[in-house]
Amino acid sequence: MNNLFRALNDPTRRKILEILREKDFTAGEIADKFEMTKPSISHHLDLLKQAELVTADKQGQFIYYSLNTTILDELLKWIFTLKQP
Amino acid sequence: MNNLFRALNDPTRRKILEILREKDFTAGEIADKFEMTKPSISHHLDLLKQAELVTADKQGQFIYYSLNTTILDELLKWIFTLKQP
DNA sequence: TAAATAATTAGACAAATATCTAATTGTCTT
DNA sequence: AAGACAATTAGATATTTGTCTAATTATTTA
Repeated sequence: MNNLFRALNDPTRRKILEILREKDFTAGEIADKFEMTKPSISHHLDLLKQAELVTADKQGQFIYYSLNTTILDELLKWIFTLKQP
Repeated sequence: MNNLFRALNDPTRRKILEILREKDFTAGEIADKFEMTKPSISHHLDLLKQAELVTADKQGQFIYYSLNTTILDELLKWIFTLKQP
């Protein structure tokens, strides 16, 4: 859970997740949507990968990133437990 | 949302929320459940308050903290939107 | 009113984090 | 094989964060 909360605790990373909701994108395409250098975005993608919120699929010289929402079920469970009286 | 994610991104604070699920506790009672100084716990409670995850109710020299789960609805909505295809 | 108790605020410090530039790795094309 | 392109890794730096001790504020009680 630590990696998950850490990954979500940044607006850029949350925006990346929202972008990937539409469809898969390469690291470069994602970086183009931000006013930030590619290495910085690469680092954010790494944290998202560590949290298993995204998966990376290398195709030639490109790396496609996809959203993995199943890992969020753990978070949902935690929240619901907290809300349960 | 920033304050919310920030508040959740710490195991001590998440533990405090779980403790408050059972019932309200004073700051001192909460601090007693951790191996950490009272000022540190006080700081964590402040961040939780900033995120509106807890409310504080002063009764004499004691301050009772209660869990506020309604603020989590915002988070649930965000997660569900992300999961929605 | 003075001492005791509950809690916070202030200030210091080490560790973690976000960002950048420069360098590296891997792949494709000519 | 060389150059171009995609992406990451390495290293530096400023900011944020978590924790502590010491000091302060507010309330109760003897």
